[in-house]
Amino acid sequence: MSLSTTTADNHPLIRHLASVAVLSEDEKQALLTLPMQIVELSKDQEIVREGDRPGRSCLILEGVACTFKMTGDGKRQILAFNIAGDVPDLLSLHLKVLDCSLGTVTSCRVAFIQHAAIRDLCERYHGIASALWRMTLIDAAIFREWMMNIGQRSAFRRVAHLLCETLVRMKAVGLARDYTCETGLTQRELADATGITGVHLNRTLQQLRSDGLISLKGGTLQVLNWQALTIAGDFDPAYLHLKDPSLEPV
Amino acid sequence: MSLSTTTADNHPLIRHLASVAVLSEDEKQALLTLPMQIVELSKDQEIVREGDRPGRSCLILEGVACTFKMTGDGKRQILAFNIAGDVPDLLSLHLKVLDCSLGTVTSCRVAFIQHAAIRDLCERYHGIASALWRMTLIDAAIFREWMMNIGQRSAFRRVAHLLCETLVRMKAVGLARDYTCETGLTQRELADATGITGVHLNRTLQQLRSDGLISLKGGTLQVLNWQALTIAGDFDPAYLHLKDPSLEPV
DNA sequence: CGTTTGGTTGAAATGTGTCAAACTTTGTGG
DNA sequence: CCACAAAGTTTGACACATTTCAACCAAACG
Repeated sequence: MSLSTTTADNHPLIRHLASVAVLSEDEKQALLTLPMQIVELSKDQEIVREGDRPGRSCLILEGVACTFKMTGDGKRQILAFNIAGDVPDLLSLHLKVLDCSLGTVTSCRVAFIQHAAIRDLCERYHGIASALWRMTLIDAAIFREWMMNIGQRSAFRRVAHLLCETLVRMKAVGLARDYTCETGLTQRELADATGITGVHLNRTLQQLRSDGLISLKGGTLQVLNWQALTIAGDFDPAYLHLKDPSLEPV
Repeated sequence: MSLSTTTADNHPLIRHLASVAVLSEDEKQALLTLPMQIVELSKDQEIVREGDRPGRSCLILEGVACTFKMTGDGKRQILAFNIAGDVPDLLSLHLKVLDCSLGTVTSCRVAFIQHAAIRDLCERYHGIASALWRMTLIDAAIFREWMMNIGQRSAFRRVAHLLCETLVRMKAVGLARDYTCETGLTQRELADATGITGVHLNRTLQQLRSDGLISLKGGTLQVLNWQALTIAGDFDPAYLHLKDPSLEPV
């Protein structure tokens, strides 16, 4: 019963795919045979950069990464936080040159998978192709929700919404217990993801804390009042398209 | 030589797909055989709504539509403008319940295509499946760029960026001549797409006009100084992943 | 321990939002 | 084809959320 046994059900990718689609046992076993190069990365490392033409994709096994873009005058917009089971640059399978960058937020264990291997698997297992499709489309759905978040909601609601989403997504892959999860995010990163200033994010967090909604210290998020937080954040998890909504808190 | 002859090269969908991927003659012909129900819609009509579970997708043939979401307190974020050749809800092929709505901006001619017909075509023509994939991924790339636009750029740059994108996309499907295109967009819609207020958008447009960058009247956009506009908007068309960059103005 | 990184605070500046009215254009029925 | 209504645009004055700048503090770290 070693800690490192890789059975289908504790493999991050399988866990993630299973949370958004149905996979047969065959397909799960096939996924386990994917050849991958495992790499340990420290925090704040670039994995791929806008403009690259990678021949492989990156699966996050452990830790938190983020997808981001920089404006011409050096401001960073974080487009997504990527957690265990995510393949943030799966799109490079069809779009040769990347239009955004990917980097670690915390130290990470990642697996690089050659495009050829993914293509091969997709041809042999239609269900896997379909699940990967779904995963990509859900990523896009999350982009849309973030756009609305950033474009239309106040800083207070924006931050509340992001925290709701983070908890639900981490819970869906088994990274949250009760209402607590280790996000590893700094205030700077939360700010760049919500499109507000670091200073203002700090003040917004203080309000969330003093309203008794959350506790957040050293990257560890604890939601103290889930229902109130969802209301504050105007949060409805439908856009996450989870197969089993009971994975959500409450 | 009737106006309504539908040969492969003036069909909006084929034109769009051909602008982002390579299609064989066979594949173009196959696309022409897709059974579709053509419908004329007046402006400001809802096509599908968030929460729907459609069994078909909607191809825009003529006119402008938009994808959008509403916040809990009734504010609208426009997520994308959809022009001839777009299939904004293609995602419903894999994601049963829609997480955003689709409506017309101007009067439109649209074609509804049953999911079964699309699936069938994709199985028989791998290149079509691949082109549709690419189209969807490019839509997501545009979402990402919009996120950065809304989250990190000033109102002035945001609007300039959106106008640049609009011109390039319309040009790519043959809807712009020189530096002019019929967008049919009102100021309200530009405002909801950039996440600023209608009043402020109006003032921003005035600045763009007085700087000699654009002329915009009754939905008709004319770019007077393309290079200056791209600089103002921090615009780099790489994210549009056009097959043939020479389609861009300049 | 000193150094770095991340978090917190205050005061002042400002870009954008709000509200309300006027103006202009477009569309339409008489 | 006029006249009216509706839709869209423009203006002004003011409010306010968020940014900016700069300093300080606390925790993590080698």
